[in-house]
Amino acid sequence: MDSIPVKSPKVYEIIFNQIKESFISGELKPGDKLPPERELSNRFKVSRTSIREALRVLEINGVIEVRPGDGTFIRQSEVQSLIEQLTNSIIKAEDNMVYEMLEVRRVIETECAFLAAQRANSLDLQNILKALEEMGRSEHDEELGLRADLLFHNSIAQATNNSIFAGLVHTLSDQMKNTIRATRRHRFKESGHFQETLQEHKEIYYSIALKDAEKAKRLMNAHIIRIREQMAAATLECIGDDAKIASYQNEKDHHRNAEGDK
Amino acid sequence: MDSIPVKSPKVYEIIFNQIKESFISGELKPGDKLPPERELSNRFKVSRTSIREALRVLEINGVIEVRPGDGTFIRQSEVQSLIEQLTNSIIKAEDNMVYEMLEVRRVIETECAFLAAQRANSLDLQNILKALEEMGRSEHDEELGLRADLLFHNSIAQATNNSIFAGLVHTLSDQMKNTIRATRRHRFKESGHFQETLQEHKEIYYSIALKDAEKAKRLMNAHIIRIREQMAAATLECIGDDAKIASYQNEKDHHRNAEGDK
DNA sequence: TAACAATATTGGTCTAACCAATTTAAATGA
DNA sequence: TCATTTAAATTGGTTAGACCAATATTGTTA
Repeated sequence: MDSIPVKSPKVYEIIFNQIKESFISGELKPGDKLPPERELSNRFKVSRTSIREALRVLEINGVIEVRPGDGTFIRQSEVQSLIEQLTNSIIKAEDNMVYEMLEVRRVIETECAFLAAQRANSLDLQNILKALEEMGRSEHDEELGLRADLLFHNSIAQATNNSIFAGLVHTLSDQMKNTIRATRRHRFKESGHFQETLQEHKEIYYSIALKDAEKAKRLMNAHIIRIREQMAAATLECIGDDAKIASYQNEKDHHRNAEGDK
Repeated sequence: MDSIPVKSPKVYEIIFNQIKESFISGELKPGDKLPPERELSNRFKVSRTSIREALRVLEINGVIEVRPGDGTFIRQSEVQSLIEQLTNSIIKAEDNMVYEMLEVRRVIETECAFLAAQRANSLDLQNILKALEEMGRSEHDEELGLRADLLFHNSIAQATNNSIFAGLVHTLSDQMKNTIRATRRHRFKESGHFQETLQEHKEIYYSIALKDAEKAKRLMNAHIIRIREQMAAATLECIGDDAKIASYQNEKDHHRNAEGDK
């Protein structure tokens, strides 16, 4: 049987976090001199090697400055930015990719909706409708709902009669499967949101079926923007750390601009 | 007297660079297994300690992944593998899909221009300008002109600071290289068209530099539509067969709609 | 007091072990 | 013969102790 894939934290990670804590708690301020490596080694009861590896992480991220023969010092700079460095260092920046993917999805799928409204034949419409029906039956089946959701978007892409769009949407949505699942789960915890989302999809379908390309485009755009907001909300709920929230806010600022689709 | 503050590079920094070099030179590819620490230690004639500190830097930068008891591996970034998958979606579309590809390009690059106008930093702008300058020097060098053209579009995609867009544009433009070459050749046969095209690119650059996102978007959209028209014209000239002309007309009808980007 | 020299402190590097996780190869049994 | 189990080899993780080089501190001297 597969055991739990809990990877034992390395010593340097532990030390890194310890030092991080003393910084966030205000015990260490910019300009302060850290204890010598040998003393840290004694204090934490680990080898100097491990201490040094932890310091290396801090150094690379610009949190500390090492002066040979003198000592190790907390860098003089904004406390806020240092906290950001600390939070971003171990937590890899891969989170960012989800936002990038959504940005790409928004552009592509918005156009897909536009083209689908112009080009969809009856079979295409039938496929979209089928996905919609399945979605309607999925209120109490998470996996079915996810499948139907993906199918809905893929059917629209298929309806553009542009196989490249279809391929791109398929790859992107498949790649985001886990994110979408998490977001849906979070959103559907509140009753009513399921019907609300279903209605959103229905309206996209109607505008495509009625060949109102502009409307389909607008609705799809709004739909994906909403997904991003839900995703952000879901992310927020999972973290209580102020620093992380601050860092997320920056993320949001950075990505907010793309919404203008006048 | 104060001597020059040249801080002697630390060993781990040197090793870090060495490994980075062999990665950039293609000697090390994603997924490759690095030699064991002890062997690296021998090969570079430094202690294992220093090797480990260098590996630590690579690790927190997300370049490598260490698996205890197994080895150290070049990490395949999620973004990279996603782009590879997306590339597959595009490559699968064979030669005769130039119109479909152009349709995708129009959507993506239009958005790239929009985002680039909002996010480009001075280095990004510098890169775009460099491509533009090269383009200006390429009136009598077909291949140089083609390279500069591709570079121009890729630089803009890079300026979005969205690596997925960058990857997509790179793949798309690379895939269409031959088509673009043929189109340029056809168009530049008539004198004046070279300067005209150059001017077109310049205006896109200006609007990005001036952060006029809406204008950049509009110009890029028009630019790619024009490329399609030129492509169609070039195709027409190469065929005398009425049937093919008729079939092209159908193509055109089929694809004309997407132009509305109001 | 100012300049210099000796000393102590501190980070940088090295060697040589041993531990723990993992893979690989050999041995074993059905 | 094939699958399973076991033992050995490989590899990263960690420790201890030593020495070097750069810097700071202290003490001495002119």
